[in-house]
Amino acid sequence: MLKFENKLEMLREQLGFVLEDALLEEMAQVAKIRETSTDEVVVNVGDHLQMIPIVIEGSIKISRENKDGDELLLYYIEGGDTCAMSLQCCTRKIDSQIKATSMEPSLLLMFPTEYMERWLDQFKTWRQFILDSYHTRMLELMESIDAIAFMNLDQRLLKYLSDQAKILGSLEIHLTHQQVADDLHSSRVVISRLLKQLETKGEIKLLRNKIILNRF
DNA sequence: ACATTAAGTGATT
DNA sequence: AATCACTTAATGT
Repeated sequence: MLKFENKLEMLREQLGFVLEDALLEEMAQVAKIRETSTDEVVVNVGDHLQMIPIVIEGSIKISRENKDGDELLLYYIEGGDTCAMSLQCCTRKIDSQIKATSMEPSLLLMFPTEYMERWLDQFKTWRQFILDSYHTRMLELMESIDAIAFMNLDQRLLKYLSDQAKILGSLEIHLTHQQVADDLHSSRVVISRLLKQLETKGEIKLLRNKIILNRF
């Protein structure tokens, strides 16, 4: 299973071109490895984080969730990414506003929150990394707002399927209609009907627990 | 064979 | 586009 010899190698592979070596070495010393399985919830709304994750392998989806359990997918986090939202949670000691769910078996490195802030003063590459992270998250957030505000549900659905396929690297998507509906904050019946339309149009093929896309 | 869960359908708002 | 009520199909025990 272990593709990497050690934590330092993991970090070099994902962040070697971004962060300076002195920092990587310190990170390797304080990091804890966490392996997650498909659909495992990594962070819940309201959680108080002690550790901040950086994704080494795999992918995590970030979504909003209200008290009733209604969800809405915001964006995805992949190799070398961290969740900027979680930084606020550690420095300001506030609870998480988002939910993070593992989309596939993934490998994360967890860092104690106290280091994150210190590194901000100590390493300018870390500072840049965090600022970049905020920036890309912001862009992704805007993209998802665009989708909700300006796209019809059928277009949004197609984009969702295509994103999903790209991230998981397969045109076969192993999701139920209900799961899709949850991510898009729609209802199962509506999603089933739209998927049926897409199948009739020849864009996809439908099987139980599986959706096969013709192209990305 | 039976129970459970996923997906399809028509009607209504 | 959402919800209800119901049917049909696929799967697990």
